[in-house]
Amino acid sequence: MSAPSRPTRKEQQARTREALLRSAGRVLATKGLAGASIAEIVEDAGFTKGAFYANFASKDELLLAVLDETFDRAIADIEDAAAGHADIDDQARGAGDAWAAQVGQEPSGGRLLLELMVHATRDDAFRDAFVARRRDLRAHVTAIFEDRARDLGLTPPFPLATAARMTSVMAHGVALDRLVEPEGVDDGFFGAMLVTFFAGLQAAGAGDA
Amino acid sequence: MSAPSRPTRKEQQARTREALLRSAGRVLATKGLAGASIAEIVEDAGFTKGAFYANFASKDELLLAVLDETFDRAIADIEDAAAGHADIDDQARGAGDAWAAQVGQEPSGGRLLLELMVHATRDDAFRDAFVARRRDLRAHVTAIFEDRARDLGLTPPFPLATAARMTSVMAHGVALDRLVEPEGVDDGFFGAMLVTFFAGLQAAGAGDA
DNA sequence: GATTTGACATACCGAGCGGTATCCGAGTAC
DNA sequence: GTACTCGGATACCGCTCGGTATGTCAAATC
Repeated sequence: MSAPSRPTRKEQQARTREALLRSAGRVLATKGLAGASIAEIVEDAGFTKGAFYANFASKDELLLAVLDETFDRAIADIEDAAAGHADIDDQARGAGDAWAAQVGQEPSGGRLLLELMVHATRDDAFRDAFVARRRDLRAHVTAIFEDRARDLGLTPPFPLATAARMTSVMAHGVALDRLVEPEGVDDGFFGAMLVTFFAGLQAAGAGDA
Repeated sequence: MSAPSRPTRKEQQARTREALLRSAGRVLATKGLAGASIAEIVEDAGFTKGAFYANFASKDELLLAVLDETFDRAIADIEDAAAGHADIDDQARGAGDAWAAQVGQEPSGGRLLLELMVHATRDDAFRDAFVARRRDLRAHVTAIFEDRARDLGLTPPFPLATAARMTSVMAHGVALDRLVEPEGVDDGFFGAMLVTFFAGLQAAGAGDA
């Protein structure tokens, strides 16, 4: 038992902060960024505004903290998905399924990411933070693609960093579409999309040059 | 000159309504749906709240009107883009360029569509209207795809309605990405993406069955 | 065990929101 | 020309928002 029966003040505050962050993710995903009031977030967590402003300087700072948490999780997921499979089609389908699973069911998944993205569209400081995090994530994906291309001896028609961005674009598009019309996007949708895209990449890479 | 020197009251009101709709599109695209106040919209149009509520019952009704205008324009654009080219690659690139042009520069383009989409995610009545409009638009695209597939003798690995949804997903993803990080998505990006995707579709359709 | 600290609760603030009630004055009908 | 209609302007309402000032009480410090 590493946890003592009586938590110190620092430990207690850390728990409060985490609870607020969890509730923030939930409420932001449900009500949207503008619709999520601090009052509702703290109520969901079982605290009051005093607790919030003891842990965050402003709503903006909360959003940055949520952003960090979200991307840390996403990068971990990407690496897990990449490690699993050997065949490129399996990998694509696996990545698609993983994304669908993450984004699919609970509101916290794709909706939160979408809200953050939309906010990045309007707030410059937040945008910078968002873009930097995304660059990291994309670098991981690009490295995976380059490994695969080397294995297969392909010469793709455009840089694989571009291909990585395309898959990211597709992922976000799927997430958005699924939120608007969940019944129109079944479980294999994104996987099939990725498989088709990679087939096109292979065809172009094997065909010319 | 069909317009008389002295417009009737009905004509005058129609102009006011159109001006409000234009301003609504601008402000919604800039500030987002929750951030766009009616006060700001009417100010942009050079009117007051009295004029607004003489033309729209509520903010919700305004949003539905903006939705209608947006999709009417989008369907017209799709048909124009499809009519232009013969070769499938040219058509893909043309569609990509057209989308990039529509969505690219002015704020009104992709940002407004994104805001409407996000709102559809949360408001059920609006979602129904949005999804219905989208179904129409997708039916147009599906019909175009089926013509092409017949010409090329392809048997695609999944229904072309699904392929149409995939391209729509890509388009929305590109629009979203471009808003977040405009410098990362150059003019040919979406075209190249579509070309690759269609190449994959052709490879899968020619390869088996 | 008295004093200090600080995490959280409570009460409150000004600003801005969507929406309404009322007024005004020009276009319309007779 | 007079009476009426009605699109738009003005003033206002109740409410919620993000944020702050202050109170409170247990943990930390000595």
